Amino acid sequence: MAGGSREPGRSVTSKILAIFEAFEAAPGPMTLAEICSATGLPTSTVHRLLAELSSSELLERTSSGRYQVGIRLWELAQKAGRHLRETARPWIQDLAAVTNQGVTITVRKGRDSLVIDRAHGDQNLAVTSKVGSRLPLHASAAGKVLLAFETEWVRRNYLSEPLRKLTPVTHVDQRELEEELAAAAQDGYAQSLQEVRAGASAIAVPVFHSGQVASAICIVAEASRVTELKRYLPALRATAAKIENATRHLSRDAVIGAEYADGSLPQD
Amino acid sequence: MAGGSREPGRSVTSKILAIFEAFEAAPGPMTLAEICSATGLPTSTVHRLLAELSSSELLERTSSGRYQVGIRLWELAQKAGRHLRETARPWIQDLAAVTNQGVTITVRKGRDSLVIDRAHGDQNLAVTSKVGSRLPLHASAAGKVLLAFETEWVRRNYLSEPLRKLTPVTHVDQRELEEELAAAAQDGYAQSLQEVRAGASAIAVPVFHSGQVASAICIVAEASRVTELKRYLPALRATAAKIENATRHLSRDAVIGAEYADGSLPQD
DNA sequence: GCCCGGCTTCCACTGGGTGGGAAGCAGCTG
DNA sequence: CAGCTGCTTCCCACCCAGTGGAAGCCGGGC
Repeated sequence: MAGGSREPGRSVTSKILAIFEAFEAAPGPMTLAEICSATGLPTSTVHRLLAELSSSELLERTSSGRYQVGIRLWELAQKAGRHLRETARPWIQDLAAVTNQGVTITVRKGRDSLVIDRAHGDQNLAVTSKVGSRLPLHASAAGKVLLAFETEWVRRNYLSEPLRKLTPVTHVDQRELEEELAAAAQDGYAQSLQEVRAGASAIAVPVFHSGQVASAICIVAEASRVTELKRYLPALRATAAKIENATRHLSRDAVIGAEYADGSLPQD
Repeated sequence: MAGGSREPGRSVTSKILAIFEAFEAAPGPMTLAEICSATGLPTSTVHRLLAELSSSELLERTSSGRYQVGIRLWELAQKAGRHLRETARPWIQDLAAVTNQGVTITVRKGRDSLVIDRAHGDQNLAVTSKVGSRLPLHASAAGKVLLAFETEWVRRNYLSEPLRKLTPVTHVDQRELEEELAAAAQDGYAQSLQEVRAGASAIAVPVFHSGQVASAICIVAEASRVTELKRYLPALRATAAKIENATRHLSRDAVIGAEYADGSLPQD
């Protein structure tokens, strides 16, 4: 029988989530055994859940019998954040074409900035973060902008915890960052000179909605000097204004993640 | 007590899926009561599941207390089909910029074509299908291509069932379509002249991977004459070749949906 | 204030979920 | 090619997580 040593308190929902999170961390398709060890769930349980998820196409099986995230899940998820993404996309693409650089649009999600779309200039894809990737707020240009224009206590809260050094030049000193963010709020832009990845620098400006920062748009380039990045400011600002204008008619909830509603900063 | 009249045989997984599918059909955020009537599940059950899904951010609550699909679900789903989407994107965008028309890339999913990415030319977004939208294979240009280059029995199977007329000019006669698809296979492209939406026409070519159709790329324009659409053929073909080349190193499972693996055509 | 519709909480019951084990299977290896 | 090994699939008795009816709660309209 089963119950004897089973750890109680894990809902089915949490198990399903654990499985999907296992896929998020994995580099490619996974075998049953790999999923088991990643989630810590017993084989037969995982097997049954995988079979159920596969039958509804939330997962797919590769020809070798491994499992991978299914396109059906992608379909269901398309609704999330669609308004902002689709409204902003044309402007992002224009900006990428005009500047011939990589452009991203990001939102704040807890203590990270989350890339929700990007466009390329020519072929310089390598430096631009992928869609869906997360970066700590203090390292990326977009993150700094999102933080700089947040409410005082969100910013305080964020800076009070230890900050990770992604590269040798990532700013992690609290006092220094406070000043940098104050300057960013003043000037209306922030930059990150190789603070995320060596060789990649970026400049970002905020996009507002109903009086709050909703997102940030960011140009990523291989340039290493501020003066070069600053050239892009007028184009960036013009694009931000266009996006603000295009999203004005959208509801606040469609543009600003629901977590923002009460100003909370949930920890992961 | 509970069990008395409860309908057995519904797993938790199926209930969660039902909830997400309710969101897919809805135009915007939903209230608890709306989700209940959409799914047919009892209020308290839905309430508990929603609370659980919201706590893991798979769903979000709007400021008015309604529920909507959360960005976390979108994040988890980003992995699905990422390789094809991200590899193809630059070429799609270039094609859109060069032709100044809307461009989509689609894959076959059961009896539908599914738009997995798009790019715009100038501002003509209205005519191009949204990312994530499905269209029957016989109506869209991309669908015709996907069908024309499929194996004989998949095509037969598809044509044997009744076909829906999306507009007055949608081709639905089996014999006629068979000939049209044969011609498409011969010529290497297919078109749809206002067969999906009045005023929108399109031309599409296949993208192959390991000897099979993997996807189709499609130019959507307001043009209504074939000759105009045909102008885009060289550019389309060049783009398809570039994508084929860029995806060559990818595994078959990353490019072709797993359902293709055994050639099956699952019904919804 | 009172009513009404929808949201939230409560709680006893029970069947879907569970997971150890055993049988199947594919891919090596000597 | 038999024997082995690691993974997947199937089985089934047990029992707790999930269930859902009903009762409380909250807010907004009249």
